Amino acid sequence: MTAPSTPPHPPEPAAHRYDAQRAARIETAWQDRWAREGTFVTPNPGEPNFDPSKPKFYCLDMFPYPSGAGLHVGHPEGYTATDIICRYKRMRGFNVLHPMGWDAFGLPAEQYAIQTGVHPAKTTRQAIETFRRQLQRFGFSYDWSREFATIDPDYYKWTQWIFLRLYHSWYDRAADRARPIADLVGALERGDLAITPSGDLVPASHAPASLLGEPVGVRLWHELSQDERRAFLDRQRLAFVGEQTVNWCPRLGTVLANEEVIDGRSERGGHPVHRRALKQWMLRITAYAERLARDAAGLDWPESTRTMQIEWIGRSEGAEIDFPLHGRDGSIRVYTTRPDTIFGASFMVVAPEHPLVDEILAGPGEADADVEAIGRYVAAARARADVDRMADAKEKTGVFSGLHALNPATGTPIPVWIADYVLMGYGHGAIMAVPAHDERDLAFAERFGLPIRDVVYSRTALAMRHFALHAPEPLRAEGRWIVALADFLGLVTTESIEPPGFGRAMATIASRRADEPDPTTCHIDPATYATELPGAAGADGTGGRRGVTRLTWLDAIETLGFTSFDDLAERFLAAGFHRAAHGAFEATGFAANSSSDQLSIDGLRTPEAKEAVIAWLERVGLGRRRVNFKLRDWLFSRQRYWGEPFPIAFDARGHHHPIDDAALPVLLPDLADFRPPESDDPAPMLAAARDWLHTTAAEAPVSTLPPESPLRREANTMPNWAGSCWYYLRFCDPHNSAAFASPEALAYWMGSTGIDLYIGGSEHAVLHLLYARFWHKVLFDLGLVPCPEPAARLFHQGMITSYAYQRSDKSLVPADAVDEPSPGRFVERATGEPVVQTIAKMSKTLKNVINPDDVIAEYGADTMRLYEMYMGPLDASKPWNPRDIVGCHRFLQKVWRLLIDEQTGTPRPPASAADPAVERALHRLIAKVGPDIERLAFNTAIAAMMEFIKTPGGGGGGGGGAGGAEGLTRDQAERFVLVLAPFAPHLAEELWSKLGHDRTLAFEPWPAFDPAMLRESTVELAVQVMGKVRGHITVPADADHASVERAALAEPRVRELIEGKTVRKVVVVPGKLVNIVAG
RNA sequence: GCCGGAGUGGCGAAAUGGCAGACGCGACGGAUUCAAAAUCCGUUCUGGGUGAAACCAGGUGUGGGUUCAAGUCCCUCCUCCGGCACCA
Repeated sequence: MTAPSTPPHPPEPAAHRYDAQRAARIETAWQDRWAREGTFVTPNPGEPNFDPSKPKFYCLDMFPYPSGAGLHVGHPEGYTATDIICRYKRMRGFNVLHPMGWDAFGLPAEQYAIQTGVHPAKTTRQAIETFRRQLQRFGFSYDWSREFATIDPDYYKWTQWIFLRLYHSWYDRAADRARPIADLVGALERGDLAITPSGDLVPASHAPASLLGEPVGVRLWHELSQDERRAFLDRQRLAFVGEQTVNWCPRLGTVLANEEVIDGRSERGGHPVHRRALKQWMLRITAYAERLARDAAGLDWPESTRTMQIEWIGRSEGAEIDFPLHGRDGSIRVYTTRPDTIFGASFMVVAPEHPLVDEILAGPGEADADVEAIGRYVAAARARADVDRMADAKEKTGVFSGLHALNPATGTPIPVWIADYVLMGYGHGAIMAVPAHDERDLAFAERFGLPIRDVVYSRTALAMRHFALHAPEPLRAEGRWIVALADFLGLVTTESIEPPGFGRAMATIASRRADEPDPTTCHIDPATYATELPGAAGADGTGGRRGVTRLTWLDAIETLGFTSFDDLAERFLAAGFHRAAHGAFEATGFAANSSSDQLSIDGLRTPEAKEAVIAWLERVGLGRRRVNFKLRDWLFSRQRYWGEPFPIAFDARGHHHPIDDAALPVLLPDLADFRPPESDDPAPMLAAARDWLHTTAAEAPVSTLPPESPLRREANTMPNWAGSCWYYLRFCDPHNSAAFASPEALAYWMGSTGIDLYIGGSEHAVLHLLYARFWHKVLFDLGLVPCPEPAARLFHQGMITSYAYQRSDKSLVPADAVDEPSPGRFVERATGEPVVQTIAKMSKTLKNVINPDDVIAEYGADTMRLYEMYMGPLDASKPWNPRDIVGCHRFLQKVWRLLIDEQTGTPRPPASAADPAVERALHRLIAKVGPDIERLAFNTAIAAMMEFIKTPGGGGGGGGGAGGAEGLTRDQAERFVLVLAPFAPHLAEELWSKLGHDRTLAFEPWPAFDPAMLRESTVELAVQVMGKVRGHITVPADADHASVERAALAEPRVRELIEGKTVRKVVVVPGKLVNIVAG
């Protein structure tokens, strides 16, 4: 430090420069002040300071799971976006609800506890502290007074309470909504409803006709025993106990997700995993399948997310059909979307898990069943997880069951096979196989030599068949038939002749002389006949010589490979066209080969054929129309410690009872050891808390039972999703102890459309967002929330990636071990070997993780916020480039220098008169930034601000160290600061205060702009000749079409180019350009 | 395999069918400075052309199409990213 010999330094030229240290001082000071003054504490309706005249804006971030690793640069991306919107909306006069909390139950904390023995509550609380500290350093305008975590007993009390609402509700199909189960009991007691033997509810007034024409055992409530009543009601509940097959790993003592099981062994440790059926709580989300799919279509959500949800729900329309077993009692029920192909069902396939398979294995065995082979196949198939079964789906496997079923349409016995390409989880775990019209069935049929029959043809194929079966003798002649067929197909397609007209068309062809050219010759679009006849030449569009129909069809016929007329006829007679031509025909068309003495659908189009088959099935009682969904009920039990306990206890007979509402929450018992015990039997973790587990009706309490009744608590816990399903509701009224939120708070903040803007990652596109919608709809049905959907507008921020470096052998080099000796060339420091720069997710192993704390230390929070928003479009994934941040920091420095004297730290003297150019630029800026914020286009808003600050003091070269504050008046400076405020709130507050204001700018009105100021008196237009810019003209902004045209044509360069040409057309686009078409 | 999304300078990117590359980074040149940092100014798609300009030609993954006009709309193919995967 001491250097007496050096000459004295001149005074530090910029004692008051905006740098990281100053940014840190400004930022923490303002954060303290906002906290101290409660600037962003938002009152609820009815509370002091609440202004009911303002509209509301509820803006929510997906709350984070606070991991021990702390905040990641991905987190603040979405949070900065919502913060900008919220600050903007406050300035636009909205009451803004902008809360933050913690999704804190979950596996990582539990696994950490297993390793270290530290209680998850402790590690989770520490992680929350870290997260809160890190978030607050960004200066986000959250109302921290509303903060909570899902692990707070005061919160999960209400999670349990909502679970009990599901438990106490049923889905009323007639009303198409959930209702309290007490209503159902009432209706049953009054005798309004009765119960069919299959457990369905029907109005007692009209007992339904039997499916099989036999009398039906519809029963009334009073005819049921206590146990029957209980069993019936339990089957109706939205929360019910069901049996699910799970992956149980005895060694780890836990259930594993499919993705954690690899080749029948656990991913962690490689221990054996068994498929075990387990009784668990399920939530009946399937009851809402229709509404969840329908309502998804109307939301302002990303198209991709809506599509994913709709496909996940997977609605399909079809029929449920019973195939009676041949030679024994019983039937196999299948679901099909193509009942019209029933005549082509030449075998059946049941899943290895199908109940019938157990019967076969248990029974004496059918005459031709190889029970041993079946046993082996089934055991092998069941051991494999669904994922693995699907992985090698190409090669079909299966085994004959020894049984036959009767195809109800043809009356023919067809074999029943067992194969794992049929899944128990969808439909009824059994299919009717129609190999001519389903690729999978075809592959299976070919593998095992099963019959394949066409029952649907495209119109062209049908015409071909008509020709094969009905062509008059002369047309069949060697040498003639191909041309005749080509002409016939040409005529049918070009004239769009429907099947009833085939006879007449044939007569037309037959009446021609053999050598006569085809009079229908005309253009044919290859795509048209490609869709009509897949597999034909030209189906890919290449062979379609535009032009001659006959040639086209000759090509097509040749590709199909018929060698003679007899060959053609034979293929159709054997109903084997599709297989020979191109594999399974899965499209719609016309039914064929589909007649019996009971039913004929030949010639019907697919939709009508479906209707006819369904009508017939319903008439004879062998099937019915059915809408099916891929969506399955939600498995809601976890054999974990760190989750919400269920408010349920079981009595000695195993019947479940709800804990009294008034006694909630059921607290999570303390455990000392979080290691799951090794066990062959799946056992939930909480069973280890023996004192807690065993209780009585008085203690639990369950007031519907005698007080001394012994009870065993439900020892499973709820899944991670439970807490995140409704947190947005609690934020409306987080400290309410009488309700999960007051109706008034919900009515105000949720309104009729819910959250106004919800931002979070697209990885939650299906599960969280679908589960939350489901809970919301249940609460809506029960009258507990005012709107049918949780969020009107949803947006997914993109992922922030980072650079990673690959050696030539593709192995990865940590980012901090790489040098860039020259631009674009990267070498590994240790070896000097060149490496390739790639873009990858941030991960510890790549050592390319950016820590927000470090970035803030280097540049300040305002700079980091600005950079994250400036990187690119919010929804795009984009790489973090440390080199680019400095641009945003310099921008803030320039803003500072524009208004503050760096020598003294005091405001620079403002311009005394407004420069009209600056004023116009400011209006343009205001006009751009507002709408850009509304559409979340922060990158372009920031670019506009950067552009603006170049205006004042620019032009005239007032540059140099002096900057150019003399270019801005006080009023202009203030308006600019307000525009900047949502993006860099700390700096803006500091400037605002230095400009002489003592109150926060958070509620200052957003500056207005005058549209008249956006208009220039003259505009420069580009002049194009034939679409190429050849010059520019300057015309009055309000110049009319004719004068603009005149000016353009008078432009010397234009005159030169159109010399000797005729001006055919002049296009004038006002304010943009003129295009002269000459030739 | 299927369904999404995306391919634009050296890099991040911008562009209601209307002058491609705004804005930022980097690079290069200059000013300031004893010097540096910082700051300020200028240049920066490619090729041709010029002392410098003007100007000319080409250019938004590929090939076609629609249009007075295409990064943008339509079709083909290629590549990358994300999701789903025998759903009867």
